[in-house]
Amino acid sequence: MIFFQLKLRKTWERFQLHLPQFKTYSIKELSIFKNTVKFAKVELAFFAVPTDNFYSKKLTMRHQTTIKDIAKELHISKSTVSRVLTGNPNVNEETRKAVLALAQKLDYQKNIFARNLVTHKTNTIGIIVPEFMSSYFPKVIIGVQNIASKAGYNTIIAQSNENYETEVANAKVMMANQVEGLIVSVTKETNNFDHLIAFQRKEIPIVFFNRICEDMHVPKVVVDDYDGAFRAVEHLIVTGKKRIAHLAGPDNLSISRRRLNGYLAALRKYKIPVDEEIIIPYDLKIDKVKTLIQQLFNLKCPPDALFAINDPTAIEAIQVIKSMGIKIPEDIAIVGFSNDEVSGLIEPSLTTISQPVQKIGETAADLIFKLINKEINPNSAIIKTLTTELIIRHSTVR
Amino acid sequence: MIFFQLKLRKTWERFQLHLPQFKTYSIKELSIFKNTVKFAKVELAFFAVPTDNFYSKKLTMRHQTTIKDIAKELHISKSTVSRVLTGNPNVNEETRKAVLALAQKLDYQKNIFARNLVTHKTNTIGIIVPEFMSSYFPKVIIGVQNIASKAGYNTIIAQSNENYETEVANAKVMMANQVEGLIVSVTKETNNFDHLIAFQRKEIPIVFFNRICEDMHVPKVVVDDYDGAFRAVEHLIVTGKKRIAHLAGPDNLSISRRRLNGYLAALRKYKIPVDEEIIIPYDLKIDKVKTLIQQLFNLKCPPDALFAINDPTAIEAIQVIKSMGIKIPEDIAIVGFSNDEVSGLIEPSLTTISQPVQKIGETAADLIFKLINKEINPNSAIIKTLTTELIIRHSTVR
DNA sequence: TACTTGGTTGGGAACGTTCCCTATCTGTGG
DNA sequence: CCACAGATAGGGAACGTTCCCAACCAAGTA
Repeated sequence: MIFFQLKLRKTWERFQLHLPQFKTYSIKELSIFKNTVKFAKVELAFFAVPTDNFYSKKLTMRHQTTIKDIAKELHISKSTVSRVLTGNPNVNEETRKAVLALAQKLDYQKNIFARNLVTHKTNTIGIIVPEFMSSYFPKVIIGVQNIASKAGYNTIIAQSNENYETEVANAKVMMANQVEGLIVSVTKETNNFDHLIAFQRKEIPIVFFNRICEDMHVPKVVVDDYDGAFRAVEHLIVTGKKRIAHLAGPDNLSISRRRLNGYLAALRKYKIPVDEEIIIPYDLKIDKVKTLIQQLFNLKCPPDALFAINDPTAIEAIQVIKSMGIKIPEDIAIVGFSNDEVSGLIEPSLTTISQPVQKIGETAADLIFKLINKEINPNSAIIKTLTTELIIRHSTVR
Repeated sequence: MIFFQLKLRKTWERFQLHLPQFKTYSIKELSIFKNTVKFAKVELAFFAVPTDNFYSKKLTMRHQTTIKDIAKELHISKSTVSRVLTGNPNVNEETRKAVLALAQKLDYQKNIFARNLVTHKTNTIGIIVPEFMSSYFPKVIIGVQNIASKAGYNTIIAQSNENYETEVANAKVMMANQVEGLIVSVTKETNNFDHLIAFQRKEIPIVFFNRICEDMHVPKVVVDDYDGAFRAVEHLIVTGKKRIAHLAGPDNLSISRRRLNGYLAALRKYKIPVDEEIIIPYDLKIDKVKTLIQQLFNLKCPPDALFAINDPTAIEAIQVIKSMGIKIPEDIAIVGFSNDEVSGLIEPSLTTISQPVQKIGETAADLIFKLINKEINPNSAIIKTLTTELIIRHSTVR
C-alpha cells in the first residue's frame, strides 16, 4: 500500500493506492483521474504515513442546510419548500408549518448568492464617503442605514480616504456587489466621474450629497451652503468686523464655490469691498492651515475676522491663532461650517453653521429608494436643499 | 384587439390578444400561459390602450456581459474563457490576449455571486463596531481596511449603535454574506454571545477587539488597560492628589474591569485607602455624567481627582465641572482614556492614555487572515496586548 | 512504429436558488 | 356527467461561474 498526496488546485489531497507488485509503474497506472495527475504531476509527492492518520475528504466539509435537504427530509419538492420560504401563498398550511419548523431546526440560512444569481435583486445599497474621521460622514451613514434597514436593505459602506484611486476601486466593489443604488460624496481630488457614470449607464440609481458632481444629471442632496455662508459672514459684519478673510475650499468642489458665493454676496450687501488678497485658496489639507494663517497675519493690513470653509479648518485656525497670542474674538473672530462635535467643546467655542447631518443621509436614502422603485425619474436631477442654522458661540462674540 | 395587463409575480405585464368575435370567452380561451392566468386571475385587469404605447418585455433588460458572450464571440468554449479570467496558465498566449481584449471591450464584469456560489469563497471580511461617532472605531476600521485591501479582501462594515438587537441583526447579515472572517467589538449591553458563537460553529474565524467576550476561545486584540489605568492614576497620585474618584464602566465589559483593577492597583501601591463611595458605576450614557458629577461634589468629602473610563466621559465631566465654577486641575484633576481627537483641543486639554488605534485594527485584521489561512489555530485564544502611553496635558498639570 | 509527454481545448456537472408551466385532486353548478 | 374552479404540488430550466475529466494534436523518445 502506498500513500501519496497531490495538489489539486490549491489544497493537498491524500490518496492511497494498492500496488500488487514491486515494480515501476507508469503514471497512467498510478493515476486515479486520467489527466489530472498529469497536470498535478510536478506537485506529486510520495510518502508513507500510518493509515489511521488519514482523513476523509468529506469530513471537514461543513454542510450548510439547503432547500433540497428540507425537501428530501419532508418528502416534498424543493419548489414547495421555496414557495414557503419566499412567502408564496399557494401552500397548504400544514406543509408550511412543517417546512418552517424543519428550517428552524436545521438552522437553514438562505444562500443569498444563489438567490441574487437568479433574481438579480441584491437588496443592497452602497455609500461611498471620502473619510470618516470627522463626525459628519458617520452621521450621514447612520441616517442612510436608518432608512435602508426599514426598507429591508443592507448598506455597504466604503471610504475613499480622500483618494481618487481608492474611490474608483470602491466604485468597482459596489458594482461587483451589484448594489441597487449608490450614494456618493466624492473626494476633493475627483475630477473624472467615469467610475460613477458607469452606474448611470447600467441604470443603477445614484444620489450625490455634500460633495456633488454638478455635471451628472442625477438627484443631489445638499444644504444651502450659499445661504449658510451668507449668514455666517453677515453675522461677522453685524458684530462689527470690517475685513473678513476666507479660507476657500478647492475650486472643483461646488460646495466651495457655493460657500464662496455666499461670502461674496454678504460683503456686497453691506458694501464691503472684496479683497482677493484675503480670499485664500486652500486644499483642505489641515496641516497647511498654519502657514496660511501666518501668511494672513503678515499682511500689512491683516483681517479682523475669518470665515473658514469648514469646522476642522476653523478649529485648526483657532489653535494656531491662540498659539500666536492673538485674541479671539477681539483681534480676530472666527466662523466655521458644519457644527462638528468638537466645535462646542473647544476654547473659545466656535461659531458655526449647523446642518441637519443625519437628515441628509435620510433624504439621500429616500431618494435612492424612490429611484429604485421608479417613483421618480432617474435623470430628474432633483436637488434637495436642506436648511442650515447659525450657531453663535464665543469665537465671534465674547 | 383587446389589451390587458396582469400581474405576474411583482410586476404588471401587458399583453394583447386578437379576439375574432364579440362573445364571452373562457379564461382558457383568453389565457396565454395555461395556468398562470388562473393564478393571476384576481389581479387581471382589462383595459384599452393605444397600441404604440406598448413596450416590449425584453426592451428594458440591460444585459451584463458574461463569460458565455465572450466564448460565443470568439468561437471558443466558456471553459477556456474562464481559464483566462481566473489566471490558469494552461491557455495559449494568443487565446488569452484575444479573451482579455474582448473582455475589456465588452466591459466584462465578473459576477461574484455566481463565483461565490461555486467556490464558496467570498473574499470578504466583516467588522461590527458599536458606534462610529467617536474617532476610535473609524480609525480601527481604517487599520482593518488597510490590511484587508492588501490581501485582496473587501470589508463589510456594520455598526450596532450600542444596541444588542442591531448587533444580532448585523451578525446575521455578515453570515448571509458569508464573510470569511469577522472582527467584532460588542455593544455595552451584549451579554449573550450566541450570535457570535454561531460563527465559531461554522468555523468562520472571529477576532475580538476592545470590547471582547472573555468566555469565547478566540483571538483578541486589546490594549493594556490595566497598565494604562494604573499609570493614569499613578500620575494623579504623584501630582499630589489624595482622593481619586473613578467613573467606572459597566461590569459586563472586561475593559471596564481591567481599568478598574489598574485604578485599584495604583491606589494600593501608594497605600491610598479605597473608598467605594467614589467609585461610581456608570453605563456609558453620556447624559448621566452631569448627575454623577454633582453627586460626587455633594459628598461631605469630595474628590480632588477623577479618572474617567474614557475620553468622551472625561470631556463631558470637564464641561460639567467648568460650568459649576470648579477649577481644573487645582480643585479637581481629570484623566480620560483613549486620546480622542478632541482631548487636545478642549480647555483645559485633557490628560489621557493614548492607544495605537489604527494598529489595533491592523493587528485584528492580521489575525483574521492568519486564521483564514490556517496559520494559527482558531481556538488558540491568543491575546495581543498593545501598549499605551500617558499623555499629560492641562487637566492634571497647570 | 508505438508509446509518452506537453500544450491546449471542450463538454458538462455542480453550486443553491427562483419561478414557469404542468399535473393532480377535490368540489361545484348546470 | 361535464366543464370549470380552487388548492396544492412537482419537474425542470435558468442564473453565471468553476473545475473535473476527457480529448486532441504535435513533438519527442524508445
